[in-house]
Amino acid sequence: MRIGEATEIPAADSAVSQKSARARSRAVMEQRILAAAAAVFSEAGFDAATTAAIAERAGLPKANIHYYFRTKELLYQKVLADVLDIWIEQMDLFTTEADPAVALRLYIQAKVALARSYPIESRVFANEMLHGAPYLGRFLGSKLKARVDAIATVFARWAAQGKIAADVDAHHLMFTLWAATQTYADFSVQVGAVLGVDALSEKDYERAAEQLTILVLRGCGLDN
Amino acid sequence: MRIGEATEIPAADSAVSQKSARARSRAVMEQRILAAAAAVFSEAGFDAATTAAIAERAGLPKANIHYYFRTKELLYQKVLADVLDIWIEQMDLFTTEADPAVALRLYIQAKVALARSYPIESRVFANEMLHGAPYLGRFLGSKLKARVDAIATVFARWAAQGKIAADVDAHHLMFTLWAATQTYADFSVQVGAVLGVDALSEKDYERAAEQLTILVLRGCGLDN
DNA sequence: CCAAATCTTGACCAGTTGGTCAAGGTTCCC
DNA sequence: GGGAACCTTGACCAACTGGTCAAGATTTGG
Repeated sequence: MRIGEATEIPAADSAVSQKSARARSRAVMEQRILAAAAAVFSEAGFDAATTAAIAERAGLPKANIHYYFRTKELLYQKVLADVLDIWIEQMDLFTTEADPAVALRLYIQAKVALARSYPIESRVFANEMLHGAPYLGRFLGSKLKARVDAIATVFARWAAQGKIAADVDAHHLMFTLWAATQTYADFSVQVGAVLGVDALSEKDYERAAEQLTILVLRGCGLDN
Repeated sequence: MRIGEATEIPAADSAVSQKSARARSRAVMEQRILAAAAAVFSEAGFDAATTAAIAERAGLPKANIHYYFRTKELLYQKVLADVLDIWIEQMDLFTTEADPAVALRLYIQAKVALARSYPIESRVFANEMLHGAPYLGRFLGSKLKARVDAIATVFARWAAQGKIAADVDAHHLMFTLWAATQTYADFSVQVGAVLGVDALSEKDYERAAEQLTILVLRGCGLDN
């Protein structure tokens, strides 16, 4: 605390947190470490990431990292869990009642926005997949599969109602949507280099979403 | 050499190789090491890959790896160069004279076939991109950019001739094609898990290519 | 005010890393 | 046949790895 600064009154700051000052401080530290860890894991992958690098990024001694997260593996799992929350989010746009064109447009926009706002998280996820999903394997075959199967059912109903082209396989469409949107985060170096820019701008992401929307909507027979 | 085996006559085996037996043997060894290295790099990425793992995979002592390739970095660069050759290959399908629908169909088929036949190479490439393309950065901004710009010119001519939808941006279309096809190699765990299979079969790849072709051709206004 | 609980951190450890080296084996060419 | 060039490999090394630990600093609740 800086000299002359007023002593904080723990109970004063209302419903924001019922926790003690200690618990709050712990939460802050954990968050700080998790952010640093996500950055390092995204750049290096689990194996190549070093706890020393994470510590430096967090501005803490290495031993302190291990105080809050006993092992590198545990830290990685926490990071992955957070990443997953972000990843799944907007899959409930696809309901039978929804308009296919609207749902697809919104989903693509949301996914591209994610690639722009959370490139680190996207890359952590990509690294995990690329290395055979040793920690997310379970999730993929259970929760994610269930989600996509449900979406496929919705697509089947849409097709039966003539709302969407019947020859589009929802599973493969999702694979394409995931890949096409995440490439703007995971392979942003490649995209930037081919576009001839140092870093992707807001305009670039907007155009990416717009272009993918055009391709997919028309591809699904949704251009009227 | 095994006992009783006839002495080889170097000059005898014609145009296949002008090289001496030594040079040939060296080439074989290098190839063996490169294959092992590609496998290890694809699974671990550059930093996490160990020369010991490469040596074991190649069935050689570690010191022998370093005899043929002085450093891990040099070995990685050779692997990358080979990967790149495979990666660029079929981009010359897009010529003004070609039929857009045929070119796109063939390109997608070729790219999916690549994902199936060369998943290791695809993953090495993906790892390199994901980690910011420290070694391929140059290539991306020069050779690859030039190739894609050329393709964009072809697309513009096609559009001017009314052969393809004018609102499709060739650059972003290529990003989508690359991402959508490579996902069947790089993220095959995810694809497999969602499809509910242990490993992707030939049928799965065929369906992937077919589905992507449907989406893209219709998306480009090429369904007659 | 103080003892218990919690947090911080430099020093340390065994195992692994990429890379070296020298001694010996093999192949080549004259 | 023999010397030179090339190949093979176990032993070795300094640097770094994830993780531990104990001693001290700080905060907490009574």
